[in-house]
Amino acid sequence: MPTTEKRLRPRKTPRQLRAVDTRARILDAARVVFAEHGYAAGTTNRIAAEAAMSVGSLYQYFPNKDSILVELVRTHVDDGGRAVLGALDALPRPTDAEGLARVVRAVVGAMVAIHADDRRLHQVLFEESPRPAALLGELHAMEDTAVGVAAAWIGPLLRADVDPELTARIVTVTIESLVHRLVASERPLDVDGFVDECVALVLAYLAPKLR
Amino acid sequence: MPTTEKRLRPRKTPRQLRAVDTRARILDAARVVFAEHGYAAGTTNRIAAEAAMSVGSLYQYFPNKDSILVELVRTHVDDGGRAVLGALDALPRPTDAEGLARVVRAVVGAMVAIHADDRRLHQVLFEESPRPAALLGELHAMEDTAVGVAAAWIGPLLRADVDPELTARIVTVTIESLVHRLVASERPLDVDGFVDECVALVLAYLAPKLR
Amino acid sequence: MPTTEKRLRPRKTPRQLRAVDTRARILDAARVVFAEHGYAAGTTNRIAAEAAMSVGSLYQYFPNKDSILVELVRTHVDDGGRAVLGALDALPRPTDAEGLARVVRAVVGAMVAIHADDRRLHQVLFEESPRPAALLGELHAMEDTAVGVAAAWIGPLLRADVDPELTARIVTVTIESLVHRLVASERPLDVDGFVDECVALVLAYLAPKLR
Amino acid sequence: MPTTEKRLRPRKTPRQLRAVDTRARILDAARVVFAEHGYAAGTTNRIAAEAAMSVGSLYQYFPNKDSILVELVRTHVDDGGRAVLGALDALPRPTDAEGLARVVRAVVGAMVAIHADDRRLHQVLFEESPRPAALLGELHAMEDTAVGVAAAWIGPLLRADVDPELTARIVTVTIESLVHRLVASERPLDVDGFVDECVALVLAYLAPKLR
DNA sequence: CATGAATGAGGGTTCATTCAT
DNA sequence: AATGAATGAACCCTCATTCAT
Repeated sequence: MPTTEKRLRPRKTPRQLRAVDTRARILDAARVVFAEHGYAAGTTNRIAAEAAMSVGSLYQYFPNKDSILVELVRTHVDDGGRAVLGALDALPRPTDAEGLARVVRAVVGAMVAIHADDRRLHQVLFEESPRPAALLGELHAMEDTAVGVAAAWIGPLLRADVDPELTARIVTVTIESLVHRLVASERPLDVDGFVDECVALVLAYLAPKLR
Repeated sequence: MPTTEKRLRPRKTPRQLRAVDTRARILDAARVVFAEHGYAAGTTNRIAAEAAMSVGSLYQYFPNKDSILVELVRTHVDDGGRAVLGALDALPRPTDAEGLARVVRAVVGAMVAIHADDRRLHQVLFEESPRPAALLGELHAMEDTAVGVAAAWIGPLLRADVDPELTARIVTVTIESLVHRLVASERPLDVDGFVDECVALVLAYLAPKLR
Repeated sequence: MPTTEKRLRPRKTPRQLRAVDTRARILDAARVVFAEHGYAAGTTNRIAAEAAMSVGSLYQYFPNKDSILVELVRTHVDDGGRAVLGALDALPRPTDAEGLARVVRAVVGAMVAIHADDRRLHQVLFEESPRPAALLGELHAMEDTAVGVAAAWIGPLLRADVDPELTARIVTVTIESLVHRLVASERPLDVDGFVDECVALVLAYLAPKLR
Repeated sequence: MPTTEKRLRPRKTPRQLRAVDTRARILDAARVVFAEHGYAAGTTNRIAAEAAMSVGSLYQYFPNKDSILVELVRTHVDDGGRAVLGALDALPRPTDAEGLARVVRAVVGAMVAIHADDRRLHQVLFEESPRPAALLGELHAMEDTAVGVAAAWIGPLLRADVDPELTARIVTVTIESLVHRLVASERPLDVDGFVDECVALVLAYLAPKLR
C-alpha cells in the first residue's frame, strides 16, 4: 500500500531523508573506490562518479576527502561494536570456564564476521590512510569502552590477585590484532581454523587467572 | 689512456663500492624522510636533498619511488630475521617448558628491540605505504621461513597429536601481530609489561600442547 | 478567479512592491557580504544566505553576480550625487571667495560623509571588483554631470580667460581622488585634518583664477 | 668576440643567471597576463603558457600566485622611486618658487612617465588584486620614505609656522592620487594638460606656505 | 515564485620523473 | 655519472548558475 505509506510519513522525506540517502550513496561509493584504488588513488572525483553524482554534490555533504574516510572508519568501528554487543546479548554472563569459552568464541566470531565483508577496504581504512588526530581520540575511546565491556564480562571469573583491567586489555588487543592480521593476510586462509586457534589462545591465557 | 683514468680514481672506491655506498646513502635518507613526512609527503626530491645529492642521481640507483620503499621493507625484514636468529643462536634448543620460556622471551625481546628503533618509520613502511605485488611474495616467503624456524625449535617439544606447523604459525603470527600492534599504538605504553603478557600468552597457548 | 487571488495577496505588497523589497534585501545583503568577504569570496550563496533566501530566488531578481555589483555601484554613485546636491541646496550660489570656500567645504564634507559609512565596501566596489564596460559609460556620464554642476557653481566667479570646464573637471577629479584615497588608506588617518587640507588645496588652485 | 666574452665571465652563468632570467620571464609573462585578464582570470597556467614554460617551472620560482603579484608590485614601486629620484638628481635643491616649480614638474612628469607604460596592469596591481598584509607594510614604508624625500626638498622653503611633514605628505598624496586617477581613467585624456594642471595645483597649494 | 540540491568547468598547486648540460 | 631545471598529468576543492520539485 504505497498510498498509505506515503501518508504516514510525508514531511520527513523531502529534506532530511534525501540528504541521508545521498550521504549513504557517497559513503557506499567511497567504500567501493577506496577498496579498489586505495586511499591516495581513491580520488573524490572517482568517488563522485561511482556515486553517480558530481564532485560538487559530494562536497555539499562532506567538507573534504578526509572527512569521508573518517566517517567510514567511524561507521566500521560502530558496526563492530554493535556486532560484538549483539553477539554478547544472546549469551548469559559466564560463571565458569565453559561459559567463558562460549563468550570468547562468540566475540571472535562476530569480529571475524564483520571483517569478512571487504578485507581490502579494511586495510585501506586502518592502515593505508592517514588518521586525523581527532579520529584517534575516538578510536582510543572506543578501545577503552571495549576493554571496559571485556572487564565486566571476564572480571568476576578472575582470581582476586589478577588485574582485571590489564587482563581485559590484553585479551581485547589480542583478538583485535589477530583478526586484523587475518584480514590483512593477502593469502588464502583457513578462517575457521584460525578462529579456533584464536579462541584457544585467549582461553589458554585466561585459564591460569581464573578463580 | 686507461692508465691515467685508473690513477685519477681513488683506490678504495671502485665503481662497485661507490655505488653500494650511494645506494646506502639514499636508503638512509629515505628512512629519515619517510619517518618524518610519511609516504605520500616523503617526496623523492626530499629524499635526494636529505641524501645530499640530486634527484637525477637518485633515479640512477632506483628506477622509481616504490623501489626505494621495497628495498627498505626488504632490509627491515631481513634485519628482523637476523636479529631473531641471532637471539636464538645464544640459546640451546629447549628441552622442557623452562627452556621454551627462555626461547619465547628471547624472540619477543628481539622483535620488540628491532621495532623500538623507529616506530614511525615502521608504520609508514608496513601500513601507510602501498605494497607492490612483487614484495608480497617475498614477505610471504619470509613468514614461511620464520614459521619453519619456529617449528624446528618448538616441534620436538610438542605432543605427537599436535600439528607443529599450525602451532608454529599461530605463535609466529601472534608475536608478530602483537609487536606490530605495540609499534602502531600511538598512546604511551608500558613496553615491558606488554612483553611479559605477550610471552605469557604464547606460553599459555603452548602449555597444553607440550608432551 | 482573479478576485480570489487578489484577496489572498496582502494589500500593501502587490507584485511590484514585493519585488522591489526583495531586490533591496538582496542588495543590502550583498553590501554586507562584499564588505566582509571581498568580491571574489562574496559568493552568491553567501549573499542569498545573508538575505535569508535561496540562491534560486536571488537569481530571479538578478541575472548574475555582476549585475548585483553594478547595481550597488550605481546606487552608491547616485547616493553620492544626491548627498552633494543636497549639501549645495542649503547654500547660496557663491559670489565671492568666501562663499566659494563655504561651497567647497560643504562638497568635500558631503563626499567624506557618504564614504565614511563603509570604507571596506567602497574599496571592494571601486577597486577590487571588475567593472563591466556597461557600467563604465554610466560612471563617465555621472562624472560629466558632476563636472557640469561644478562648472555652473564655480564658473561665474572665474576670470574670462579661464576655461571653466577644465577648471571644474580638475576640481572634481581632485576632490574625488583625494576622498577615495582617504577611503582606501588602510592606516589610521586624521580625517578632519585631511578635509581641511583638501579644501585648502582646491581653494588655492582656484584663487589665482578668480575674477 | 664571443670566445673572449665566454672566458671573461664563465662560472657565473650556469645557476645564478639562468634562474634570474627565468624569474624575469615569469614576471614579464605575469605582467602581460594580468594586464589582459585581470587578477582572478590571470591564472598561473596562463602565465606559465605566456612565459612558454610549464606550471611546474613557475612554481619553482614562486611559491604561489600571490607572490608573483607581490613581486610585480614591489618592482613597480621600486621603479617609481628610482625614476623620481633620478629626475630629482638632475636638479639642484630649489631656493625659490621658480626652482620649486621645476622640481614639482620633474616629479609629476616622472610619475606619469612610469605609469604610462601599462595602465591596465597598474590598475590590476593596485586596485583589483588582494594585497597581503606583508606588502602593505612595505608600501606604507615606501610612502613614508617618499614623504621624507619631499620634506627634505620642500622643507627649507617653507615658513617656520608651517608643518613640513604634513605639507610634504599632502603634496605626495595628491600627486600620487592624481596620477593614479589619470592611469585609472578609461577615457582618452589630454595627458600634458593634466600634468600642467596637476603641477599648478601643487604649486598653488604650496605658494601661501613659502617663506 | 521559492527552494536548495545538483552541476562541472576551472583554479591553484604538487610531485614523480625526464633530460639537456 | 651527476646535476637540477623542466615537465605536465593529476589532485582537491570552489562557486556561479541551473532546474526539478
